[in-house]
Amino acid sequence: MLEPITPAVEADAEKPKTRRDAAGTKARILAVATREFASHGFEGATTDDVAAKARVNKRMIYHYFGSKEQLYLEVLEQAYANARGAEARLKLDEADPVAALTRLTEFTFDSFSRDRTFISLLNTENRQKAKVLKKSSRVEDMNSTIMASVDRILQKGAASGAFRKDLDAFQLWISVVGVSYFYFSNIHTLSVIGGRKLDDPALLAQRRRHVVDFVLSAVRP
Amino acid sequence: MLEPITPAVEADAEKPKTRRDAAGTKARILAVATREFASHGFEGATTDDVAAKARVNKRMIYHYFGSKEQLYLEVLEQAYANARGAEARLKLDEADPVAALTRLTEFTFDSFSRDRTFISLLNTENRQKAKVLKKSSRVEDMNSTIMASVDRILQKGAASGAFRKDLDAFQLWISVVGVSYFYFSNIHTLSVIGGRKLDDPALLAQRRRHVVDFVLSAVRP
DNA sequence: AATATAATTCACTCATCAGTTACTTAATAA
DNA sequence: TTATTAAGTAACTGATGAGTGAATTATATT
Repeated sequence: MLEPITPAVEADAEKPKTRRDAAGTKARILAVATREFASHGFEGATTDDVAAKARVNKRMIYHYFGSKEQLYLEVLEQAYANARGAEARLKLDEADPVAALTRLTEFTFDSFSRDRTFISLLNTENRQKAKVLKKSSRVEDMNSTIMASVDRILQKGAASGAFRKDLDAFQLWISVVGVSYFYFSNIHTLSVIGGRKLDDPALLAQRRRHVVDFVLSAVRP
Repeated sequence: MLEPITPAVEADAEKPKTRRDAAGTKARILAVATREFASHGFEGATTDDVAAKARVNKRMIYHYFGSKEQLYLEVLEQAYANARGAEARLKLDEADPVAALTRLTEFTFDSFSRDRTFISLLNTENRQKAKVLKKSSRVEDMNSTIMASVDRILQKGAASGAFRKDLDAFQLWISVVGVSYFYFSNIHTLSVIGGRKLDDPALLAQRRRHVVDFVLSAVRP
């Protein structure tokens, strides 16, 4: 029990034990922190766990981010930046209004379906009344782009007679997101209450069809 | 500084200092715990705070509930029971299908508008993959009533020609709840991003109109 | 009045957690 | 080569948090 451990295997091909990699370390912390904050919320996530899972000394978190709250803010900013980036790649302006609205609705559904991390972070942030997001300088104009797109789609649709004319872009956008968001945000409790697994592929496909159909039906004149 | 405190005022009309009130104590703990879990999440809420704010010795929490998790489960069960109770009082079967669906949609919106506690609890529970709700024995059939109501509304509407005939009750119900839920669940982040306070009475009224209009438009044939 | 039971209090433990002090070592530039 | 800077480590602190042991006291029952 008390014999010294013989360093048999570890002695081979020893590169400098600790290669330094500032960017990599910071990125790894951020990636792990995103998972941890999403899974456990701000209060439930611990810097000790983040450090361990990122295979990094805890001190590094404070070296690169200063505090748990600042780390959380950067996680949130990155999540928003990702979402905005994906939206920007959507090219909603080229298609005809019905196709564009369809594409936006499907895109929203598919994004949430693929990864619920952003939903979890948003829920945590809203529980805290967005007190951290309010401190962000990078998040000001994050909505204007998509909002403007929706507005243009609605105008084209109203002009061509494809859509009714009294639609508000902001209200519609919230509804488009909402019908997908609620399904995925509450997928676990809904599954328990409803007695069926809502992440079953067949049910997901049914929901996707319903969501698109629901939105398109609502906007027709 | 070190003189004994003179018990001047407190000496008058002294009823037995600690009146015992099992039901009251338990109810107070539950009420405070509901607020605390909603505000801070399961991990963020503390039994010390619950005890202090309920003006109760911490030991009482363990006396009546056994553990923090069990307390949280009872909070959740009570919240579900309340929601179900309110739904049951709705009497959706008497009105004509359009009126009934309108009433359900408005009721859902108004419930969330009045109090977002239930939303917060649901979000916390979903972050934990409903692991606590799964342990509940009281929650099994909680959905069947409202689900059956929606189904009957849809059948009447389809028969009378007021609604399209291919609607699924479960999918529709999720959409009806979703368009209100997302607005209130994310009211703080949406307010920051959108640059306007979504809990402003004028905006609330606008949202309410939109939601009802959106749902009714979606179901017409 | 004596007894049993349940409500309540006090003082404690042990673990964990955010953040820090003080150091070591690799990479880089002079 | 050496000095400087930045990356990384180890070991700690002080606070707080969930949960408990053991007593005390109010109330109901006999």
